[in-house]
Amino acid sequence: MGRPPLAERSPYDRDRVVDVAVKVFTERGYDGTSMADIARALGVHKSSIYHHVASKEQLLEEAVKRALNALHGMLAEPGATEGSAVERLRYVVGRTVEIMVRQLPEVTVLLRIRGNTPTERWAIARRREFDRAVQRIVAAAIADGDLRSDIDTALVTRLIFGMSNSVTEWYQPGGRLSARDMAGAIEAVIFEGLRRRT
Amino acid sequence: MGRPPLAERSPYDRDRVVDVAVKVFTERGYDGTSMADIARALGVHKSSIYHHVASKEQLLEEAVKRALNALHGMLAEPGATEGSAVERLRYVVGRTVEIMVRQLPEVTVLLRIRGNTPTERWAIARRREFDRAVQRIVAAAIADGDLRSDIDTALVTRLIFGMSNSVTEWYQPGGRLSARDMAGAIEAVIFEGLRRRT
DNA sequence: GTAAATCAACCTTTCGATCGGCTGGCGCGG
DNA sequence: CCGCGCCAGCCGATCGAAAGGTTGATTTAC
Repeated sequence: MGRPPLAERSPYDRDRVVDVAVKVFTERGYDGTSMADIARALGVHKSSIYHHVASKEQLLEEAVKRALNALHGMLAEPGATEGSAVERLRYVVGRTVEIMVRQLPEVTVLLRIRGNTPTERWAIARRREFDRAVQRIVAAAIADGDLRSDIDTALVTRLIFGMSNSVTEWYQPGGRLSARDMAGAIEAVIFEGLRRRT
Repeated sequence: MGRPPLAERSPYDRDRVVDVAVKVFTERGYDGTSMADIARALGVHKSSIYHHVASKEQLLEEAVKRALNALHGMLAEPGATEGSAVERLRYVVGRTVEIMVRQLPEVTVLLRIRGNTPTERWAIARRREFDRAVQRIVAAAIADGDLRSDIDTALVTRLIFGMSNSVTEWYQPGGRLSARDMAGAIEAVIFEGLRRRT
């Protein structure tokens, strides 16, 4: 009658609960996900989730913090702070794709939040900081004469992220494409374009 | 005591209700939007909405149909069916941006759908048809030797849409950028890339 | 015994949706 | 050109279901 021994059940800790919750968020959307959905995915009763986190919103908070920490941390790496602006930009784009692949669900959730709750608004604000930091690199690269100057800096930044962030909408972890392949392709298209060089 | 004369109230019809609902969907997300939210935006009681539509999901259906009709209709235009593959691709990209700007909220809602309801799954299926049609054009352009051949056809298509679809995430109708400016910039980056031509 | 992890039952609020009734403009018969 | 019935449009109250969350008991490991 008793439940199986603990060693076989491998009980959840907070991080593993968040792991599962984030994945469900990416499938159903945050607002479209109920605590019952998460409980089902965990194979656990709804109330058990509250032993690990205080609220549904806290699950979201943990998720976006993971993504934001990874992205902001990357901006502090030598490759993003040293060298010419174009080189830094190329590094940031490549590393962004790597981070998206490694932490796909977390970044996906981050990119989809709408600002309905305080946590979401905070995350959006921190995401804007990231965008602005990259925009400064873009501006420097244009000033250096390494990037075309006929398009607005902000627009260029948005197009770069538009392309690279789209990874979260179609990348499948088990697929043929490696993170390095994709990063290479994205860098190539962004900098060289699709037209065949003659 | 009586309500104001009808002429001053300009009563809603189904289309105008959908107009408002779609806009709220883009702000809060479909699942994050309650019928009460829509009613508030309409300045009308919640129950009054059901005089115009049968359900919340029908509001979504009307929205995505608008977007899908516009996009699929565009694929039938001469510019998308006649001429070389690269020319057709360029036309499709430019017109897609135009449609996104003209019907921003509808397309935004379409692009954010997660597949939680039958209507959403139907819309996703029709969107896939659109993607495949464009992918055929991309494949033809590569075969013609007009686009670089070192990147997978499907990946190229996704990157193109990744960049152009990102318009829905940052474009503001009142902004400085015209649809034509943006379409031009996006085409330029996609085909020529960001690197300064020497 | 104590703390971690879970369950089962229950709470309150909010959700989408329904119902019956009210009102004012319009079409139609006389 | 008058009057009256119809109906589009809306309101307020209400419904059952589902939402997020709480509580207290139970089991296992240490």
